[in-house]
Amino acid sequence: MSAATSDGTVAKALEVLDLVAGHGRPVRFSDLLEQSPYPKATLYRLLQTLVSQRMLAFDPDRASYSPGIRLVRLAHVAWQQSSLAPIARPYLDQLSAEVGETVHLAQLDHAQVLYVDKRNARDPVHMYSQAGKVGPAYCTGVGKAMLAHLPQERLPEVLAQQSWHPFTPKTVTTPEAMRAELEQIRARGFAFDDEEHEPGIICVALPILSSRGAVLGALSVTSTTARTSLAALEELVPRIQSIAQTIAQETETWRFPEEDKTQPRKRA
Amino acid sequence: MSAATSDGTVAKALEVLDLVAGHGRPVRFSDLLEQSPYPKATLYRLLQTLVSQRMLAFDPDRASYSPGIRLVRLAHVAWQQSSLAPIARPYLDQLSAEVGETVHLAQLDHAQVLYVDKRNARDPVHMYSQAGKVGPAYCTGVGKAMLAHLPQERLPEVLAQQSWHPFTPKTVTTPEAMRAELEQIRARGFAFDDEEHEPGIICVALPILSSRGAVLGALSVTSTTARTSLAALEELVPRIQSIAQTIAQETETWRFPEEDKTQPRKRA
DNA sequence: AAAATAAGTTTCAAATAGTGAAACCTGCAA
DNA sequence: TTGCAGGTTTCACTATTTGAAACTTATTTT
Repeated sequence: MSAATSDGTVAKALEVLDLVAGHGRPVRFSDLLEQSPYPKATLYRLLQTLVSQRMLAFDPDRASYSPGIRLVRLAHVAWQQSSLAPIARPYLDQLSAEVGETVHLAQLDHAQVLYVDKRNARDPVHMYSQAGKVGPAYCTGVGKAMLAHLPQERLPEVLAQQSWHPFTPKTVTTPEAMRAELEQIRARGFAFDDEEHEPGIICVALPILSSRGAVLGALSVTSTTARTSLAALEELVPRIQSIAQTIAQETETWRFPEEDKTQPRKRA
Repeated sequence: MSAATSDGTVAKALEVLDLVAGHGRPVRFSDLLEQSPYPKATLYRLLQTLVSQRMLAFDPDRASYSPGIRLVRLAHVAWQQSSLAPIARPYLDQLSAEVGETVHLAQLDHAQVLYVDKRNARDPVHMYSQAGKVGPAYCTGVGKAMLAHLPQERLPEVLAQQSWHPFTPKTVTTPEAMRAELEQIRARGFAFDDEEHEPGIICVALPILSSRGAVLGALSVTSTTARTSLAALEELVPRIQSIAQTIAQETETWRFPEEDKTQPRKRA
């Protein structure tokens, strides 16, 4: 959470932005003051700057701050360009239709899992509000699938940033145990989540890897112990595998078309 | 575009962020250099900061910058809290089903129209990538509907920021003409777009107003001259009106539930 | 109604962080 | 080898940021 305390004013402003966004509701100045390491005046000025930049919105009636509309704009582009979601969309639809279970597409952000897209078993409508959530890496299928294929040198750092909170009795709670499991996951090519995050919830997950082996993201099919078993989910592996590969290929293939440099671009 | 050249480092960093995002594709350093007002070293450092903050991603192979994954995270919250989209969703679905035409939900960002949600006549799936786009205010139905209800004192500034580009022969291209039309729109309560942005495209739009008359957003139904007429669209006004009112009411009603202050919140 | 307390805003000298011209790399092409 | 474009680093100079404290409202309390 705290991240780099080193970077400068921009980092501070962004930290405040995260703080406001992290609340999930409008926040008042004094609440922020409690939670931020900055003195009153500094925080006050940072907030002012963010508001004047429309990254935050201030509601004078309720005297509270919320994320601003400019973020929505930026987000559109980030989503389109920096996530696998647009490329993976048709394949998620396909997979979802085939297996009829919840499907997740995730990427790694810092040391956490960021769900960038999702298909629900019952309601296959793709809603943005269902993506964008973050989750722990050490106790989710997609998380472990990605950790297993991280470059060796990054692993210690990332493992150190996990909370190792025992969500369920089955949660793996030590880096050592995790390393062993990751080894296994790497060897067999897929990961399970055996009720490690929520009781009754199980899943199979596969990494999406570039041709050079870099982790691009992960794909998972989730269900419940009431409806199915790990063994049954394992049967889906080849299908998920093939889709993961297709997505990886498309990601690498889809270079942006050559820019037309004859005309300088204009803006309204 | 240039906005406040006054604000400080944060503003500069955000301007660079916009610049990268505005490209819609990975951009190289030298391209950015051309387009930004900053000297090499400054731009370089700003980019470094943004990358280290994960607001931008740098691809070493292609030596280019793209919007970063942290934006996607922030976006989720911004979308949920700072746009009318989540509240309006069911009503958009309803309206879309009833009229069978394209429906837009927009808000005003700076002096531009930001589409925060959309329903398509054919494909009613709600995809994030279709929202988040921006458009001009002076030649779209939603734009004019919102401008018409802006506080008097803000109007000159906002009108001054329009490009007045004549997209079609029917585009209104002067602030004076626009003022007259806005008067009319305010009086009758709704706006048309009579092929002012794209030939063949017409729409009716209504503002979404708070109980105190503040502009919250706008709602429109769009079609083509081939399929319908302005007169026919006008018949939808009462229905759209009622939905706009419902959305406004819900927005004002939906205060966040009282926070439980007995327990300090924790974070994994 | 006055006093007390809390919540939010402004000030200003000191400290820090940001600036950008210019020098310096580093591949790549001639 | 030389030239050169794209990119990175340096460093003295400057402007911005900092935060304790003083100051203004609002909100309670007595």
